Amino acid sequence: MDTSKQLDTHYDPKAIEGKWFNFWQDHGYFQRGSAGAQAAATPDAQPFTVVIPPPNVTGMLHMGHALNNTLQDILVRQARMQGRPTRWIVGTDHAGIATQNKVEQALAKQGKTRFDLGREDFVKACWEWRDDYGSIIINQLKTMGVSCDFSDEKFTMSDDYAKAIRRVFVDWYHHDLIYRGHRIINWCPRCGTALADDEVVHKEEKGHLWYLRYPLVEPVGDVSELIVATTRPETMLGDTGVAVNPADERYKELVQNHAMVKLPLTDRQIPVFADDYVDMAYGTGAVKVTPAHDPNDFAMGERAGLEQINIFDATAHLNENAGAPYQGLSREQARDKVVSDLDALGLLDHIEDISHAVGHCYRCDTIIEPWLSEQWFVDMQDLVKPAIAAVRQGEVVFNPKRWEKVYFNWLENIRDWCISRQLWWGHRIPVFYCDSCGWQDASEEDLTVCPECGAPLRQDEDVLDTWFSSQLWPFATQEWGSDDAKWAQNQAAYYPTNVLSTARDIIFLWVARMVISSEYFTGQIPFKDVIIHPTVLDKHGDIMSKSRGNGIDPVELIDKFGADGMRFGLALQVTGNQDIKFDENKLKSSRNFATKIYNAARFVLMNLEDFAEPSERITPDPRTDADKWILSELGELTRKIATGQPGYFFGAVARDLYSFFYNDFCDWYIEFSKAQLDDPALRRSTQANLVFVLDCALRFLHPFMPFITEELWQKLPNGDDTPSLMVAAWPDEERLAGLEFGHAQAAIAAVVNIITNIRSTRARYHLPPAQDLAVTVKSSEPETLREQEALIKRLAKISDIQFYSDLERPKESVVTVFGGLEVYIKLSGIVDLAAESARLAKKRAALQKDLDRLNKKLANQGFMAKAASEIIEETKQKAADAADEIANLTTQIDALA
RNA sequence: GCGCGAUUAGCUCAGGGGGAGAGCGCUUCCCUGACACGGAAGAGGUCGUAAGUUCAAAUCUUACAUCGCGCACCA
Repeated sequence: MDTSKQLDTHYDPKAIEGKWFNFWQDHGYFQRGSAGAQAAATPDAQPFTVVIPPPNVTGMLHMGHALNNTLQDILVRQARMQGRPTRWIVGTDHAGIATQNKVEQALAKQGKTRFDLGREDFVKACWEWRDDYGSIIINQLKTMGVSCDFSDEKFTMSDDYAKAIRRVFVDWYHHDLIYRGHRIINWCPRCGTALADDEVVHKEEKGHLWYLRYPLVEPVGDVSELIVATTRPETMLGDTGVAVNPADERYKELVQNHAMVKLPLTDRQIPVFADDYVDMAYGTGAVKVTPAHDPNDFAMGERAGLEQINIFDATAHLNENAGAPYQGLSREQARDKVVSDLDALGLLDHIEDISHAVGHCYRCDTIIEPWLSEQWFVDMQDLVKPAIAAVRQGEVVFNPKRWEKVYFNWLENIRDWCISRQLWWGHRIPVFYCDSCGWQDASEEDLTVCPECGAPLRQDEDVLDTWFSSQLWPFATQEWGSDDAKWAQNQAAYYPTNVLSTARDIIFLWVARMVISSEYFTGQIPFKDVIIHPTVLDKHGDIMSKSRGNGIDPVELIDKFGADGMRFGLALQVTGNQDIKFDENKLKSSRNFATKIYNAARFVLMNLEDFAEPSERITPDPRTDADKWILSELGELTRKIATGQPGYFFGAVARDLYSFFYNDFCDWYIEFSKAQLDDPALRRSTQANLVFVLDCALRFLHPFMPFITEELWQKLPNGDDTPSLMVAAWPDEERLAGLEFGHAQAAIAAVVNIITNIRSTRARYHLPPAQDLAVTVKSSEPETLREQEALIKRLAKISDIQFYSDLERPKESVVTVFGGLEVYIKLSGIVDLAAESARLAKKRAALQKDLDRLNKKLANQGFMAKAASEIIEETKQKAADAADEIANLTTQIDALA
């Protein structure tokens, strides 16, 4: 590489990342079935399919996407290099409420509401929004370098997808799994729609418990009033009863006498009745019952046959049922007025401060109103059974496994799923009504006239929950429901998919429902492995959100650290337990690592002027102990990767790669190679080994850092004419893992020790790093060490070193004793005898402590009887070594005296 | 209330039955012909507390404390 010396020593990601992405895309490597992709695949290899969790079309890339898509890409790229035909299905989600909110906000800026536009034009505006913003995140994914099949982008509102939705709805409808009911549901007064139970976010908030006096119409005995406690006094306007526990002695007489309460602020008389639900120990043991505005009250009301009085309208303002003084007030205004009116009447007993959970809309954070209305539901009771079994039997496996408990907990306590939304943006419920004869049915095709009476039909106004469409994602994206022939092919080859990687907060909303619907409609699980990745929090451990303003834009991180740096830095932080407290400083080491890789490759390349590229893929040529040592380390790395990968231990594998490349390859082997390259007899083999090890390392690193590895690999004369690293072969793990040269590893360990000791001695005596020193080494195997003379001299910056099996302590020298070696360094005139003596004594004391511990262990009968034999051997060896070194040190100390 | 995590170097975190590791930060020295986004040498920890199991516990068990998350909530 004659140009390498002109290159900046700092790696600049921007200069190459876009270039390689386009190269890969142009060659069709992302695309299943393309010529480029097919050339890369090994015949008979198992396909590897992943569906991306479809980002919302409202979205920008956030840290969760950055992490999740990095992890998926690591898996997909590795599978591709292993010769498996891969397909990573990409697409976006129409995100009903979220998108509708965005479009409404945009309209609001023009002073308009969706009602000004009307349904048709509003939906058109949503589509325009989608066209404008839907591609933003896809483009951002591309800057991350993820290898999705971008040639075939899916969307949850496409025509094909709509067909799948229709098929699902009609099937479930005709099997009585979808039904319509008049129920209390979670109503978001701001979004104006119903929500499912798991779309409600409960937050612990400070509130009050108001104790209200409810006078009886007729006193019973000497009881003339009841006191009820409530967190929502305004709902008393909708009370239709007061409940007590049937076993409660305090109220038995009231129940028996069918006592009636004169409900304050209204002209209603409501009954006192008994219900087991009431907890005698809480509050006063008497509960005001508002069947239209509380699910528990609704249930009690049904049992007691109470009237349901709805006092709120769809915007949570009081309606005519609340009575004239209150009609039109907001929830909050009504609360204040009810409390002050009751207080004025002397009916407010007292107020208590409490903390309680309040439900909020997961999209807009407005407080949810439990509201009685007509909605569509899915009967989940039987549907969940195969989904529970699939995980129970290990067909679907969660990683980390503990998330299965969360999954089971939800499925085993499943409630029916409210799927209708009073929105305009979404899949409209395909149920048609005839107003003249009462006919009603669900249909895959749009119907206009009644098959019974010929009158015009009316389609249901509501749309489906977004998650109703998302649940079909793994198979609806593979033509299920829209093209049966294609689906049959896809199902045979690419279904179930291999891995689903996602965030833990959508285990219920999405993951579980995909398993449920896939089991029902395809008879198969949708994916084999589920990866629940850590949540990316800010550096203080708080959730990142727009409202907190603590979010970090991955695109900015890519700008600062490169896509590779960001990817590697994120992967490094993935462990099975902890969430990620993200601080961009944590990416520094990864960015620096990329630079290190770049410079190591520069070194290798600039030493290859006389190296002829082999015609076959390069193989190692181990001659020296250093060569054998680095290959042994590569073998160990390979074994670690092979065991770390199946468990999705991304962080562990990333750390192993880092440490091999940095600490073994750069810190030592490259340094060793400098001496070897100067030796004509070793030059060619050393070049081959440098190229081989770097080539393997780049292949292993590619899934994590695709751009820089491709850039460097392209320049490497490795005898591999594959056009891209992305489709080059994964290293032969079995062969590499077999590389193990025990003798060389021991020899290099000694070399490293000797060099380190010489350097330490220099530092201890504040000698210039380049000052020459006379070094002699006493070793039982001087021949072995003598072979490493060139390496030691070069790295320790000394001009001479002698090895003996026996020698007298040289005059005016300091010694270090370790591992059966004694290293003497002559320091004429500057050895501080007292200080050296103290240093050696300190070292001896430490060793003595070790030895005492080891001897105590060896004297322990229990240990000798029960410990594993290799542990006992190891302990004996350690004790012998320690005793040896202590003896040596004692001789040294005596000599100094 | 139930469940799940966490508690290890100044900070952020790995590890995990046989006397502790990384990154960042810190100290000292060095622009040595791959790299100052670098190199070399260092300092720094009784692994939350208490019991227990074991020949052996930072590692396994239990309890407790503290922090975080999830589920369920009694108005």
